[in-house]
Amino acid sequence: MRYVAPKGTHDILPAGNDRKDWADDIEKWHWLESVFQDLCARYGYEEVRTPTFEATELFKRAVGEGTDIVNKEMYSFVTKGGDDITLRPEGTAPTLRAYVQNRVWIERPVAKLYYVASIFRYERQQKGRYRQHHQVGVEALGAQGPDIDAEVISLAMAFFRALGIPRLTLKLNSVGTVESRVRYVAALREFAEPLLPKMSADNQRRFAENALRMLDSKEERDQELLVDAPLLTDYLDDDSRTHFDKLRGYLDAFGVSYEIDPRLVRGFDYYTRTAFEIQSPDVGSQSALAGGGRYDRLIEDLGGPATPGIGFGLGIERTLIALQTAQVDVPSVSGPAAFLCPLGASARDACVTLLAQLRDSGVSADMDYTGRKLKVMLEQADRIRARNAVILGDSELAEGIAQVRNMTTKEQTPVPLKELAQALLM
RNA sequence: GAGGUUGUAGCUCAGUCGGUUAGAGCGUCGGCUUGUGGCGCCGAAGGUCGCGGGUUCGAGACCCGUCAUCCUCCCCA
Repeated sequence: MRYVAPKGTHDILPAGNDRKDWADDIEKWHWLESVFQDLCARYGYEEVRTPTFEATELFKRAVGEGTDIVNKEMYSFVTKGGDDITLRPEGTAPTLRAYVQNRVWIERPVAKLYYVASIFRYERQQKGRYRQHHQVGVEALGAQGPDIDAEVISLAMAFFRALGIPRLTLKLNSVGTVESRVRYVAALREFAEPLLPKMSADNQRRFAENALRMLDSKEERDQELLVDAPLLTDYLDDDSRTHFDKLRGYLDAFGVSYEIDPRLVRGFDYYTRTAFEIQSPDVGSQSALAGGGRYDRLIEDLGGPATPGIGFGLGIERTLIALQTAQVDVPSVSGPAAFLCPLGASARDACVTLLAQLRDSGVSADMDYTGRKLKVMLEQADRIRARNAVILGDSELAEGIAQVRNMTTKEQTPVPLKELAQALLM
């Protein structure tokens, strides 16, 4: 094959019976996105669309210089004009940049925004992890109470529920304020330093780069060594603790179940207080379907007024894989109201005009352009899930009628051409 | 970025010890006499065996490289 989609990217195509990858059917994407859009409307979130690329500096500043995303996963390039540009590796920073630039807070003291966007990360791909993937996400800006945290989290859970995804775990943690986290990291490092020689190479690296990540090492020995490590929870400031407790109270009241995970650490530097992740066992080794948290300093860091915020990003590909694994039925899309089946050249001419008239009248319609036999045209009508086949031959033409065949009931009735649009709209 | 797996028709796969012209099912197309679908029967098309090199009288098979894929890490959605 001469040209193939670049590594870690994939095509999404019209639905087909033998599509190699279930998740690459456009029908499934339309369905998932419409469920998300409806839900956002119900919760009062409005869509934003931002550029696919931004100034590299924006992501360095927002995501953090110490993170893997910034250090090794960004698609960055210098333009002909000399600008340093990066394809967005996450959805929050561009949304907040747009919020600050356009002074959205003036008309919306609490701005509740959502997006659907492609995300780019230069990584070794595997199932559920791609170099270009897609996320839906929301950001609620300008509200600092735990009630909005509960709303954002329950929106994500409601989305998965609406899709019918089973076996989900909501992991919840509070990472406190920036100040309390600094105190905690110092304590953690103090605890871990003497144990360092016994720890894995990965954890020795983490100790230097991002000590928090030592906590979720997959090495059993690392975990044993850290059993008695200080807990982030014990270093929370009073306000953060109250915030967390109230959030838990709201989730309990909503009937949203969750697990407290004091070791949940997420990959961006900007999180404060609430951090959460929604996990599924059905996507291979990629368990996170969605992740998010609160970022009370970020808008200020990006040059805006001191404004609290919380949001999440949710992976579309991973969600589709989880749907496939769980064998969830995706509602099938209905085809056109009519598929015209002309028999003979003069009928074909008549159908071309008829088709245009039907469409002008608001009837979704298509026709056979191949001049094949009726049997084959009916098979085609069936394949595209047309609700009716409209059969037009010389005898019908002479009488000014068409045979309208209901593809489900197989009932066939003659209808005058003038009344056809009317009949098909019902 | 590290280690490993697998690449044969549009899809899922078979292909023996290295041996003639590479197969099946599904799908597609055509037919089973005039203009009636989902089933059935008959038939056809469709393959640079991922790509490049090597070994050999002979390679889909063995070796090397490369690309893609999936898996385990790293990390993340």
